[in-house]
Amino acid sequence: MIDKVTETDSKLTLHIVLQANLMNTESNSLSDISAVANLELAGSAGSPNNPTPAFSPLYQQIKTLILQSLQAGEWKPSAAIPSEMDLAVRYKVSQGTVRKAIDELAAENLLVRRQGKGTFVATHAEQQVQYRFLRLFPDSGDLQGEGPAQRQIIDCKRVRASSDIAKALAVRQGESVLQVRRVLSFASTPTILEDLWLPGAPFKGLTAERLRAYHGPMYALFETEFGVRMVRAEEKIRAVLPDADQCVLLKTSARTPLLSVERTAYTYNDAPMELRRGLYVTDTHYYRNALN
Amino acid sequence: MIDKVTETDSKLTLHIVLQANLMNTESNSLSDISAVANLELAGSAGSPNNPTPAFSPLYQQIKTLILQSLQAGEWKPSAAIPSEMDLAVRYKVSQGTVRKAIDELAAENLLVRRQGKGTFVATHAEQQVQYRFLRLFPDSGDLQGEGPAQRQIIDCKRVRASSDIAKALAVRQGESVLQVRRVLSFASTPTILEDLWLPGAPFKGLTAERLRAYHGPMYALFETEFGVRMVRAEEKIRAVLPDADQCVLLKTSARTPLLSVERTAYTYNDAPMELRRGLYVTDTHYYRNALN
DNA sequence: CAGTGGTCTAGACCACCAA
DNA sequence: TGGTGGTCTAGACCACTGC
Repeated sequence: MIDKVTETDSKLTLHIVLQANLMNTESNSLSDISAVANLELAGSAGSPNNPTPAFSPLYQQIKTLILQSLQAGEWKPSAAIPSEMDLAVRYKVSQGTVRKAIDELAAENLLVRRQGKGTFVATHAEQQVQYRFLRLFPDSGDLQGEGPAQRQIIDCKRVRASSDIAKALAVRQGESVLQVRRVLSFASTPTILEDLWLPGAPFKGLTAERLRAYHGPMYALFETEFGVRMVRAEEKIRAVLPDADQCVLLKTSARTPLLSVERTAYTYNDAPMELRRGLYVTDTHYYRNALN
Repeated sequence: MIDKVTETDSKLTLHIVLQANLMNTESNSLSDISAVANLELAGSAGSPNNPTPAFSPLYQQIKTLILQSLQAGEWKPSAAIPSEMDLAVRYKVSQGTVRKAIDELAAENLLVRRQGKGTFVATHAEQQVQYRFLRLFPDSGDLQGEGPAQRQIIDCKRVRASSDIAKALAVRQGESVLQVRRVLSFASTPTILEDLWLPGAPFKGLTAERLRAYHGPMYALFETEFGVRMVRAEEKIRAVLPDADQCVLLKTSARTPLLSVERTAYTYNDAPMELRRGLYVTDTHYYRNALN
């Protein structure tokens, strides 16, 4: 009765367990199911060529299932997911197990819990801080904006991926990608110059006009218009000097050192969906980082 | 019987609850205590002049108590704290409540859980990565060290705190502070120049000789020799050009932009204990940051 | 083998929110 | 008032470690 699952899915051990739970509609004493399932899992079940069967607790499996629903778009950004009780019934586990799965997803900023209201799919729009991934702050005060940033789209064109761009975006070299250049200004002072590259397929139809027309974070546009959710990112930071073009756009001198911030942003499953090279003017702003 | 506590402590509601628990040595049915306590807490107890009684769940109170024991040195760095069961008995709560308190402390890197062994006080020594707060990595590969860093203590002297140093360390201006300058080299290439300031009182007796004699992270020395544990830090990053002295020490040109990393490190209770100004050479290394 | 942290459950009650 | 997430408990069993 579980043939279909074990045949089509690579993570068979996990799904065997869950299917076992799902099959047992009412017959057994439910409290014993998970114990049996874990034995199966740690023991002989699963692929015999794997020396470490990679024991995975139930809540991790639930987490994976929720993640799949998120990725498949079953629940849209900013919408509420089913309540813990509903999910517990659906997955045939206790509420506490669902809770632990959701706890981890909330810690990873994929879900947002709101007491009394429900659990919601995180989004880059409607966020308290305008730019979730931007770490640049003004020297005076910790307000993210001295007023909102002024955005200026310089360019948006299709180009063929160079080898490093292709590698960063996990596409083939020479494949068509989108290249965008923009400037962010604070208090009318150009402060950030960004070049960014996006894989062509998911962002088909993106133009400078649409970028200019949209008000709000660019990642919010990616979510709502293209269904691409940036989930996490990594940045590599260096100190550099600008070239001639960059000087003009940032209205700065060629001898002013700038922060080079190269960001790779990922969607679900660690799939890279954006490469962004930023130049930050750091005479009136600084890059803030918290170490724990 | 709880007068002493309510008089001397500002967070009275919290301690009333805990005292109530601690007083109840054996008499009542223990399972009802916490429920009662929470009613007291959310209801009329506590300070009447506080409009929002600041409801604090039990596990947060336990967390605070554990934190106090850590701060008081009841459990030394790298030593094991009592088991969850022992703590549950001690605080008269369930194991699950202690567990949740420890979970949060582990998430903040104050404790480290090791299955089958126990829960241990986190330390800067004996860590997998040599430097817990250092975010600089070589371009090639993700090995933190191309071999370990070579450390060179340039200077260690007492100075009077300037206004900005005093402010950062929360001491009075003109008060005596320690100033250290050192260079870190990777593969014989000077890469990091650091100036750091420490409050005089906690670090009385620190000399260049002791710094040179100690092998291992400086924060580990602070822990073992001075009982000061750095718990978290914040960094402000800019791009700058070096001055003449810095050029010499880093063997770089005055036109090479460098990363300026100003770090404030905190011990318990958000008390600042170190100000560190670093200059990073970023032609063969980069500063890495993860955004979630 | 005993002791530790890790998982899972079931049930109770609380705080918060919206209708 | 009902539904949601948040807290707390008690008890069972599992995985890991070291004697």
